[in-house]
Amino acid sequence: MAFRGDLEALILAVLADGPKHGYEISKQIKTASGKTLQYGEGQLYPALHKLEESDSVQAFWESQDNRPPRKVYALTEAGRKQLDQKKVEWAKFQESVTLILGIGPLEEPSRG
Amino acid sequence: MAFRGDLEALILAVLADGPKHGYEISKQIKTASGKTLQYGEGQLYPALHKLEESDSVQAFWESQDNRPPRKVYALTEAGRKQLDQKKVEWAKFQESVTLILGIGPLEEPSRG
DNA sequence: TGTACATATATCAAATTTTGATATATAATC
DNA sequence: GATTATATATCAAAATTTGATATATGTACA
Repeated sequence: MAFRGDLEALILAVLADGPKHGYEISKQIKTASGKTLQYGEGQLYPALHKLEESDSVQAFWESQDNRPPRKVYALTEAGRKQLDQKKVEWAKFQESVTLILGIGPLEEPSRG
Repeated sequence: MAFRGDLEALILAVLADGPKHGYEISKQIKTASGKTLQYGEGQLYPALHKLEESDSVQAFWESQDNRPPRKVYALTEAGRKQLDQKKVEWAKFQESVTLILGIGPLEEPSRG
């Protein structure tokens, strides 16, 4: 049990910077977070497929010479809206956890 | 898939304010977070038992007139240290997610 | 030559966690 | 009479996560 990020939200946020393929998305999350946030392929690819199925992202294959082909994902308009929603959720979540975890005595809801 | 808090950390934080019983802990998390953070009994009690087993909290029964007895939990010294550690984890996690989610273009880790 | 790591996507079984219901019991409220 | 609040606890079913496996090529190191 530990704090866990919303992988979908993180993917959408990374894609807001421009289209990217899965492996790159995962590297960027890992690098940008200083390895605090890391996801295995078993989590990354299903999450990507789910976002594709729900039309939050659009995917296309890109072939390369002497390297495996890449599946590049681009944010859709629906994905952009979903990202906005996720940001609101994160703000609320962050505020709540910080309140409970961060600061000393809590207000008491009619104890007795 | 959504953002998920570390219930152990939240319990320890609430107990830093003083000993409390399970039902009260859960109410306090719910109330303090404006219902953003909510945990069912199926999560709360196992988490409490696990913390008790690992000596992060100490528990004792408190009987009441005309009401079910309460199991009151108090933070131990080990629990206090664990809470400090959890706070560090939270700070890192929060920073990382905010960086990726919150702000626009990310720095690129040697893309190509 | 062998080993390991980086690039790249994908699936799957096993382990873990979460959800939601059930059980038990009393008091107050509607 | 029904629901809600107080209070702890367990359990089956559902969902998710972990870690391995599969496939394929290039580069770096000893």
